[in-house]
Amino acid sequence: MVTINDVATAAGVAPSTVSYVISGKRSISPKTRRLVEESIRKLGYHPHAGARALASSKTNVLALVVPLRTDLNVAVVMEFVASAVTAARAHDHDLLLLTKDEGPAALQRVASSAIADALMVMDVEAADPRVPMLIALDLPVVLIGVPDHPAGLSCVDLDFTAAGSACVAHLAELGHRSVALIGPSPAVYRRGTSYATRFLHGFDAAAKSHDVRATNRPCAHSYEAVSACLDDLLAADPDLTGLVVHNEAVLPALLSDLRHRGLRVPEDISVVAVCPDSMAEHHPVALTTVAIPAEEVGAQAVEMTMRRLAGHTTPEVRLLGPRLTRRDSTAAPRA
Amino acid sequence: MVTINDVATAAGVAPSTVSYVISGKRSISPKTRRLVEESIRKLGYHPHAGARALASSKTNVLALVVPLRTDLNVAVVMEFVASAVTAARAHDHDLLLLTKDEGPAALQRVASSAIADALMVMDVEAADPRVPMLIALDLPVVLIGVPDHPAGLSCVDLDFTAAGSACVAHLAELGHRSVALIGPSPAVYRRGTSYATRFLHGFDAAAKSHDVRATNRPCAHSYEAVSACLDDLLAADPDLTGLVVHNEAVLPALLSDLRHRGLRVPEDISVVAVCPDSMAEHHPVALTTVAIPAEEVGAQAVEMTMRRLAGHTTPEVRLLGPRLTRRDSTAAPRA
DNA sequence: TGCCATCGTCGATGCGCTTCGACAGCCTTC
DNA sequence: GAAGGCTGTCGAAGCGCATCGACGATGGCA
Repeated sequence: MVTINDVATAAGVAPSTVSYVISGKRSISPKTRRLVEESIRKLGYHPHAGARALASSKTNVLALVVPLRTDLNVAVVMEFVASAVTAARAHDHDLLLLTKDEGPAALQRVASSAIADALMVMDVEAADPRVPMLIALDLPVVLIGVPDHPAGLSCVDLDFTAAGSACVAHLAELGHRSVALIGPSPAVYRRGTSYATRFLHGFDAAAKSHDVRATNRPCAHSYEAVSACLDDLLAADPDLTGLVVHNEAVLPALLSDLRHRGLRVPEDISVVAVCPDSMAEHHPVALTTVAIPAEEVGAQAVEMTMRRLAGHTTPEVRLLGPRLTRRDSTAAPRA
Repeated sequence: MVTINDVATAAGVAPSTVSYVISGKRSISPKTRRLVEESIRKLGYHPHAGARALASSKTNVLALVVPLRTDLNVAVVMEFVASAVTAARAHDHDLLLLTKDEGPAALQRVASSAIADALMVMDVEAADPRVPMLIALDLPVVLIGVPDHPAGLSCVDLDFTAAGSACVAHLAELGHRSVALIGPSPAVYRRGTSYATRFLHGFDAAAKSHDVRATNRPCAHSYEAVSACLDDLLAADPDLTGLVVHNEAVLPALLSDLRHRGLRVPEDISVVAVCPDSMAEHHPVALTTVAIPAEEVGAQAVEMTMRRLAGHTTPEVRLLGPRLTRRDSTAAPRA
């Protein structure tokens, strides 16, 4: 292993000088800098992460807690993780992966072992048991999602309330008078996942203000569940012409079931989906969507984390405005 | 921060004794052990990871290199990651996530900074440029996938050759005389991803030995591509009755396109898919599959890594036997 | 020419832990 | 009853780095 001493010797300077060249925390003459940098390159020197962590109390590692259940959107999680790790690397940090399954204890462990400099937590529930503990930790924490009482924690998420409203507004403006929301599986609601509730609020509020009939129903992602869900919704209102789908997993089943029923999209029924843009085109009819900006959320989460690490101590809550992209699955209802 | 000294003082012993209690590397009297363990619990002591890494040259971190492209199977990657992190935690290790995008340099960095104790690399290509570098590293490395020249690296993967054969064998046994393989997108072949080629070999070999007509075609996962692909295959052989799909992403499009053409599954055409079991039921007709055992591969990869870390130096190549589960998408062809 | 401020570099120290050799007490064994 | 072997514990050294105070050299200014 090549150490800072080797570099120092090779460059004919003191180890501390090498350290200062690397960190830039003291001014160095151009000549010395060049000398040192050359030795570093020639020897292939990489500072020992453990030693560095010990001496500086910084690990340059961000911990990310992800949900690993498969009943929620795997593609979104992946997209988020991908963007987070890329953003972290851009800031010279690495990403440590933790699972939600390990519970609050894992967060304690990571914090008190000084394994990571900060925590990013996905899939936050309205009354998440991890929140009190996270507040007690003296690490920077950024939540992806917004709990009921963030109390001092930074949060970033899509503005699901606005997203719910945007979907209804779009349909209302096309002339629809009756719309239904197909939501996440009942388990998601039961868990108190806050985005589901927030979306529903926005949906209901916009329905009221646009004077549109609105119903909603959670839906698991099996073919039977989807079919039963459509039965219910159409029975409740045979004049239903607009569907808002806040559950990417049911889309294939939903579209195929609609066709079975002889309902064409968008001629007979319009569909707005909440899902990643990348998913919109992978259907027989390109879907009008409100995008889930997983990539942007990931990047923002990392950016907020870096700000906290840089000393910016005031917590912020960032809600990203929804972006509705009109494609081929929505149209004016037939008179 | 609570250190080993605090624990030692509280327990009335030397710091080294505390260390030995934790590591179990020397015998400790029951009395002392109890004393120390109580102090640890009372103080909430967690060893400082950096200090530990510095002193022992062990980080208890495994690095996992994942592909973050979305043109390949996101669900499989996630499942693999989930199982790897879980298995790693079971061995008291954490998982650091790296992306393939960072290239070989990232591997160098992780190795020479002593950030992780071992590397696990997914999505290995037949002539992967990272392989020579990985061999040069003196870290334990486990590849998920098998390159042409593993030369001293451990590998684990589904036996795709056997999987390809199994699919054909199943169809042949049902009485099909003409089958086609719908493969991964052309980009995957272009990249030289070895599992695609191996699967094809198995497919062809079994077709020959079962005396079955066989064609194959790569296919991107857009609706147009799928449609064009079916056009080609059916034009080439109108008597085609069996489809092997080695590309989960096209399944929804494929099934819906078949229905459009008036081809019923399995009455008119049988379909065997290679995909995770969890995906088999999420289609209008439950799919006969050869499972991609992402979870088992992940667990095995971690286990192999731990063996290397424990001193087992001989590299091994483990190919997991394919498991075909018959569901509703395959049947005997109509006479 | 002499003094002081500034810049660039150096040594020393300590971060928290593991590990090695040392050693005190005890039990055997002839 | 003395010699030797264990067992359990301790103290010290050092892992590789960041950081702080010190200090020599250089330049500016009077």
